[in-house]
Amino acid sequence: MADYNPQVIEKKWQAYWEQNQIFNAKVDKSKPKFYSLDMFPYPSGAGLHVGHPLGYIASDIITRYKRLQGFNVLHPMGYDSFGLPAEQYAIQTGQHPAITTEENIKRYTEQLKNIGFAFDWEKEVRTSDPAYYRWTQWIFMQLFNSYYDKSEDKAKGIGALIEHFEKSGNAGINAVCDEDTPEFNSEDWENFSPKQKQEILLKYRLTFLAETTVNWCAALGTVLSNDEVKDGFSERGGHPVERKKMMQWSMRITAYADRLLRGLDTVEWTEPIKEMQRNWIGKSKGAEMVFEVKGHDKQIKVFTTRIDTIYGVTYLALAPEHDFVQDLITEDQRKTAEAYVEVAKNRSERDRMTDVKTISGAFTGSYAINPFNGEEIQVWIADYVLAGYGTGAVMAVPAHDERDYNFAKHFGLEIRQVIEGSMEEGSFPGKGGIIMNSDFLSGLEMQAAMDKAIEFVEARKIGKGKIQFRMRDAIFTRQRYWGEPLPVYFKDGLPYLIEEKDLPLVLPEVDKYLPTEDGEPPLARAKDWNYKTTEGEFPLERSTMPGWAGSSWYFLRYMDPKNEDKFVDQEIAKYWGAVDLYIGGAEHATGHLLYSRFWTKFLFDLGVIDIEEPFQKMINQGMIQGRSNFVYRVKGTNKFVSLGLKDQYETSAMHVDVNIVHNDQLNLDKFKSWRPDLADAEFILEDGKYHCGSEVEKMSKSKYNVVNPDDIIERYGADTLRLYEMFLGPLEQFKPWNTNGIDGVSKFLKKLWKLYHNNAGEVSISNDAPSKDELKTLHKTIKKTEEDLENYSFNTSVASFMICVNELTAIKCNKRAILEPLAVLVSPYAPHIAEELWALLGNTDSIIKASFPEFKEEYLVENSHEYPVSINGKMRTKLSLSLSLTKEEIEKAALEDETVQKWLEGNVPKKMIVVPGKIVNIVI
RNA sequence: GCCGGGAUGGUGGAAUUGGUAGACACGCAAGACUUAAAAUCUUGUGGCUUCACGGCCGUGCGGGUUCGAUUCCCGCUCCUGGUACCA
Repeated sequence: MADYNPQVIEKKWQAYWEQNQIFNAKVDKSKPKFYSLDMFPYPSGAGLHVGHPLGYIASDIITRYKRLQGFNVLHPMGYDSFGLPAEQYAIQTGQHPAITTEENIKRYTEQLKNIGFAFDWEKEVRTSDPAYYRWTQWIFMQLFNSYYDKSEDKAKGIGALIEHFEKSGNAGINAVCDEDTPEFNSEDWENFSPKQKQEILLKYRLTFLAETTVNWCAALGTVLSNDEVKDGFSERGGHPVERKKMMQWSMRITAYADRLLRGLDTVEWTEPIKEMQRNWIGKSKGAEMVFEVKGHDKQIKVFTTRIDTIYGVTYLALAPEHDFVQDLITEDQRKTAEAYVEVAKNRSERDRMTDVKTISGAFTGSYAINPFNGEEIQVWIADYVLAGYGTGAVMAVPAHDERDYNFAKHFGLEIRQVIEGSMEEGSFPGKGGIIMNSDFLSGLEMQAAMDKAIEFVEARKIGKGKIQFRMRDAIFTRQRYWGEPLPVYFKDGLPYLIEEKDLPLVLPEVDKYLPTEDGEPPLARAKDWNYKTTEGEFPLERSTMPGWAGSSWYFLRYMDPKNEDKFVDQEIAKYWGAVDLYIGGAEHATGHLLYSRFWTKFLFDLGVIDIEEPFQKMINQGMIQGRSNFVYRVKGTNKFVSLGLKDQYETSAMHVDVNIVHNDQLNLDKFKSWRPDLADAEFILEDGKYHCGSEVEKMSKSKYNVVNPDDIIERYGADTLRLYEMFLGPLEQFKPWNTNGIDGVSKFLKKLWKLYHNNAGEVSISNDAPSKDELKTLHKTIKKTEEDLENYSFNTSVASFMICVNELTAIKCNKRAILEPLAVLVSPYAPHIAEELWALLGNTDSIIKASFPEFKEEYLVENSHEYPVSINGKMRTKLSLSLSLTKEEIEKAALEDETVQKWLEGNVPKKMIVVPGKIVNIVI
């Protein structure tokens, strides 16, 4: 073989890897393990574009490197194959989403294989496969059968709870449950009907059915979770979303709030992602206390983080949705207050969000009593108070809270300062200040005042210290077809689990994928969607699970994907443990990454796995943006003018397919055949070339800027694609895709190839001992590659390969002792060419079985250094000096230098800084 | 508003703890090879200035610390991601 021919060698090695099962991972306790995971893709109909494989290439390089270091590597790939696009397509065409999904997966797999990833395809999972989702359903059943014991701070089987109820009711049980759970004793429990018992238990189960205010998206016909809604519109499709009360399954993720928070300290993720999760969980310490209402037997419960400012409270504010609102409105206020509630309630979430500046509210006419000083304060309704957070009521302290301040100003309510400081600039939080005007709290600092105030309310049994979380329980149902059915049936309106032996509960056939006429989810269309028990037939749940169900535990299934008896074998799970490196986008920060941590902790509590955190180390790759090209049509003609000349004409810009543009130069022939109307296009060129304009936009079909990896591979080869994606810049950075530099890495591979061949194109390797220079070049590169891989700095190691090959080419090196380790060094990045060169060197086994070359410092030891000599910090000359010189000797040599003499002009330097082995700086 | 990330030649980017700013590539220019083109190779390439040696300026902007700052500190501008009345 003469020339480097990527098309031939890449196919050859891909086939070799597959046939020889090179990447098949098996438990091997004699080797250290390394579990590398990529966020698995949703197989969309559009196929892969060049942005998708970016993270996969990075993780592939790491796993190949780890293999060379002797690790036993698990590096799987699979598909998150339930999802909206396939279902929308099914609604439009009537084709079963499973068919579309299957086709898309086939295409994705083909594309991924083309890039030469070292995936263990034996381990592939698909969330929409019944063999997979039977275990998703199984985990759901475990959640249903569990409650959260706060004393032990872990989930436990519901059986233990029932036992406790039988013994002593729910007194003394420290478990997470619904707010409205009644108190009962053992006798009550005994007397409850089975139905009542179920109702009670549902208030404790980790997954439960309850009426919740949900984000309802009418266009998609389903509810969405908070992280699927952006600014009042659905993230997918951008349809309007409204708030609606519905019966939904929820996951009691809030039970894990504190552990999810604490666990963040044990994982190596980037700080921004951890911070996002912390904010999302939103832990705040404060107190809960009640205010009596004058003339009512009602008590308004508020949550506050600043009970130290209790003497500054001048009014209470209730959310418009608060249960007491109707009762507290007095006759004389009825008209205005009710009108306000009506408006406020109907304002959509979106209106409230876009219009946060407008202050609105209404006085109820009722008065509450501040238990600290017996003062009567007005009770207002205000839409700045959210029904869903805390108690839906706040004690307003206008002097020390900005929103309360603005509200008080607007309605002319009293503002009473209780912390020392200046009110000139409006309210101030005054954290750490001294309390004033506050009776027995005056003179204290914030924390001391809070402690004392909490003592006060606790002594009177009107409140207590409390920790509040912002995070809500996660809604777990979608009114869609293409998702996991819930293993639940209904008897007397109450949910029961189907039996484990009946798993998987397979998605039924339906005639249409739309909701029914009366708004029931698509599964209501299925015939016989019932569960048969000895007592009869009962209807099955018609909603399905949300997209995040399957992805919350997939990393476990990869370890043991074909296991029919368990979701994963415990011994195998123990061996692979947590994911050592997780690569994916940052967009899952508060969704997937939180939910899978939750399920992992739950499974840990269950005792079926040994890890509490699924993803030990994570890096987030930056998205690849599109880079569009433009041509400029002279108005009213079929003439196109090059970018530099377009201002001389009246033109309109037109997107042009980036695939017929190279280095921003338009391929005229391809342009003419691009569309029929362009066949007779004329051009006004610059230097015989047509230069296109460019802009960074989202990668999308309509902008003609989608680049398919297959096209790049066809033209340059997969190794070039891999190298180029890495060479583009740091992995985490967002960057537009443009092919302008790709020739550089392609040339590099050709040069690399040539090192192993003579001018006649024959393999030519010398077995002579390498020279000092050759060894230096090699070891410099080993060192740099190793460091870069440890830091995930892939772009710089590609540059160091280029330097290495340039240097070896310059000295015409063809020594085996250099070229053999070089092939290994390059192999994680460009595995195909490396395998081929490895074989040409006479090796018979895959290069993956080789060892990463050992770096030897001795080859880099220098005995002289080229000192930059600076005058006043500016480099003026260089001086090559022996490294054995002392400071004084260096100083002397520098002063003798001609250039230095010139700058000194005969004067004595004010100061001299000499850092041996680094620099010389002379201050004059 | 709040919390992150960022800004370096015509372009992508490099500079490990403060120590030669612009590595490596692309592009461009000139040259070699060729009938020609492509490919390949060689040389040059931050700006201004100078015949040249050299000099001045230069890492978003304005200050500061330091012998020395892309790097550290203070104050701003712009871009970008997250979040949004969370009591």
